[in-house]
Amino acid sequence: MSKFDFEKVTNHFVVSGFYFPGSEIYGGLSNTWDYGPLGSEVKQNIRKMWWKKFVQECPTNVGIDAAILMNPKVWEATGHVATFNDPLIDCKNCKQRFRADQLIEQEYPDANVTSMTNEQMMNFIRENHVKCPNCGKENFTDIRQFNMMFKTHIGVTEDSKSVVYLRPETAQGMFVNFKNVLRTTRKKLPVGICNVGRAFRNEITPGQMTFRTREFDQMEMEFFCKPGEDLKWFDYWKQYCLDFISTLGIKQEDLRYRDHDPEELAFYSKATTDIEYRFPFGWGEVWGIADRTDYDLKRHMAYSGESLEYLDPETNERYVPYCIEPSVGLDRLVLMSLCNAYDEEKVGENDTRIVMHLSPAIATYKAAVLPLSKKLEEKAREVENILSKYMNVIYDETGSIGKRYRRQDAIGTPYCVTIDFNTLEDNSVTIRDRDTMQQIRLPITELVKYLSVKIFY
RNA sequence: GCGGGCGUAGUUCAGUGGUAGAACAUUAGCCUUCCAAGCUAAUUAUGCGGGUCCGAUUCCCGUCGCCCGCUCCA
Repeated sequence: MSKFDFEKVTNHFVVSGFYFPGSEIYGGLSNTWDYGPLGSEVKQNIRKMWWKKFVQECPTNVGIDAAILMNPKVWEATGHVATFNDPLIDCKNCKQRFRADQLIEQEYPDANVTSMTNEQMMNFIRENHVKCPNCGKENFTDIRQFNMMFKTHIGVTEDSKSVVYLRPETAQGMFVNFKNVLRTTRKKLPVGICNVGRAFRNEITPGQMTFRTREFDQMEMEFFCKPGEDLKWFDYWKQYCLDFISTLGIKQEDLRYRDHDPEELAFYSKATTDIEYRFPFGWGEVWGIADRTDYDLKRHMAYSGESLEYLDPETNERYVPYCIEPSVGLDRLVLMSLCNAYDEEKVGENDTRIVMHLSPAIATYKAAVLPLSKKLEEKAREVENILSKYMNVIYDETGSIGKRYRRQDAIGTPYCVTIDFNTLEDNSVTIRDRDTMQQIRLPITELVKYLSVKIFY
């Protein structure tokens, strides 16, 4: 377990402005969070880094930006309409909740529950006197359908013909555009399609701050390759993802792979490995790497009637590609990075400073510009203007210099640039390092170059 | 959704059936010239809605939110 408890750490994030509780002035809305001025920058930085690593630096890959709303048939093809849809039933006696289909299957493995409607399941439970596995009573509520997909309506009237879903994953935007991407980019396999965007799931139990929320940003790649080469690529991307997490500055001992057991695998997947991070509340999945085989493309072929086969130009073979999917929650990467960075250090005898050891690449502000005296404002603003063209910086002139260093430490600013009276003479400034608290002297003309190297990713 | 706990300044905590206090933080001024100094001011709170009462932040009910556990989890 982490040395800091989750509540304490997240409280710091909220107090300092990384996150705000959603809709707070109206009493809030359960499990919704807004990113504040500090957090939104961290999130953008990580998003950009991901895009650079998975699109810019991978010649096989391209990016798209797919719509949230899709033709509802997409979700029939993928199985989401059928399986993202749980029939829930409660025992009135002991208050335990079950999935009605599982309740029946446990006692009657031969019952064909998948073809039953809710009404038929309810009748089955009554006629066969299915008992509560917990307390043994036969006192159930009616079945209530719990759909994990958010629904909305297209058009001004709430007419059932216009029902659409908010996508529960971004992946399908890439599968349905497989042909378009190949045609317009003239790429050959293997090819990866990348997308960052919002997904929505009506989770029964959200919680742990932004670890599980009902809307979240996914960064996904669907990597299409020749069947038979899938396991090779699966291993390749597993390592690639872990390497990416390392560039965020995450401690190795707080990371691990977890392979899904065969019985745990989702029906579309041949193999799945999670990368887990040790959050203050325990290990939690941040990245899922799945071998989705040809499941998605084949389903879309069957439901859309379009061929999504690939014609190998060298061998003239025709086949449906296999797909490796590394899927990561951006919000989880942010939360992980912030938790990983949080530290409290003893200074002197009875003093502690809160330090966010954010790597310079993801830190909100790359540098703080601090005039030693308010009389130095003009010169300090000059320095701020120079730097702000290249990076996000913050200006602060209130309080003692020590207090200002501490403020920056607490929000993870890696460098403080201090303007003193000598600066007026020789155009040099002091750069103070957050982690080492060491200081060096540098001419203003070399400042941008010096910091740019530090924040490069 | 169930069970348990909790809601007082930005934060941490006092307190009272009758004008809500402190510390830290924040802002301004003086002082200060490189690691939370000092002085003087200022800003800011009883989650929301009912009920009882002459009067409720305090008692009661509801609601909303948060935390822990259960259930669930592509």
